[in-house]
Amino acid sequence: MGAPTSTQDPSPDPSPELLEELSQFFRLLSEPARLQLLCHLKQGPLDVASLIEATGFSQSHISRQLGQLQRAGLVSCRREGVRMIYAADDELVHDLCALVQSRLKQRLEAQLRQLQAA
Amino acid sequence: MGAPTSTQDPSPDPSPELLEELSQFFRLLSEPARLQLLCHLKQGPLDVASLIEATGFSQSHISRQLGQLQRAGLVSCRREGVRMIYAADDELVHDLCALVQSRLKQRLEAQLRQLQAA
DNA sequence: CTGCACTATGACGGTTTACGCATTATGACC
DNA sequence: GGTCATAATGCGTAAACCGTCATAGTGCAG
Repeated sequence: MGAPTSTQDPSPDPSPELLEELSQFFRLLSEPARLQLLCHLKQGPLDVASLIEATGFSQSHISRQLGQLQRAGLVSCRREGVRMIYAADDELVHDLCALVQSRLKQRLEAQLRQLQAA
Repeated sequence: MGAPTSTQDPSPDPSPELLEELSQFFRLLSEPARLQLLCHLKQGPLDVASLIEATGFSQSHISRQLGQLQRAGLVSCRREGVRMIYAADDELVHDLCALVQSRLKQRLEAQLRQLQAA
């Protein structure tokens, strides 16, 4: 029969697999601890001990979160003696946060105006 | 001991509240069901019955997810007789998904090249 | 007012996930 | 080899969340 995608298909029921991958990615960013780690790493590579000091979380927790971020390709690590130095590998997270942050700000301003109008 | 770094602080320990809000926003997008609803609504306003038909989810489930999206300002609803018509209110989600999708694609291509090289 | 169609909400079980404690693995130094 | 520092992994607990069933709210027709 005809071609599967006709002349134009704006959004023909997005594939469940893509939705699954997108949601998994967003889920990574849905935890303040992971965002915090990414923020600290954005300023430069750090070892786990420094991240413990910076965040106050337990060592095992940080190691786990870093593992998740690494599997997703958001951070990379290299050995340096006995230490593991982690580094943020992707600018994407920063951009995403900036976009969302500007939107949050925009919404608050709208609410403020609504209060002033009343 | 002077200034910890230089005269400017690019990211001085982001506030926990901001991290919390950002993570809550990303959490909204961390569920395939909600992304799916947003995708359907992006093509045009729909009532709940149509979303049930389109997604196959239960009525209560859809109503809950729409409630969450509405509280976050991602969708709005208006009455039309006995029906509630929901509409996607924000282009941001589409942009975010596009960014993440292009990154996923990029990663897959890199993996493919690595396999071909071996 | 009564019944009917559509949607929102309370209550509940099942699953996932965060987070810390204890243990183990890995590399540097004696 | 032994010991210490650093990081990763099992295990357990507690909380959060998804998804469904049953129920309550809301507007329209007769």
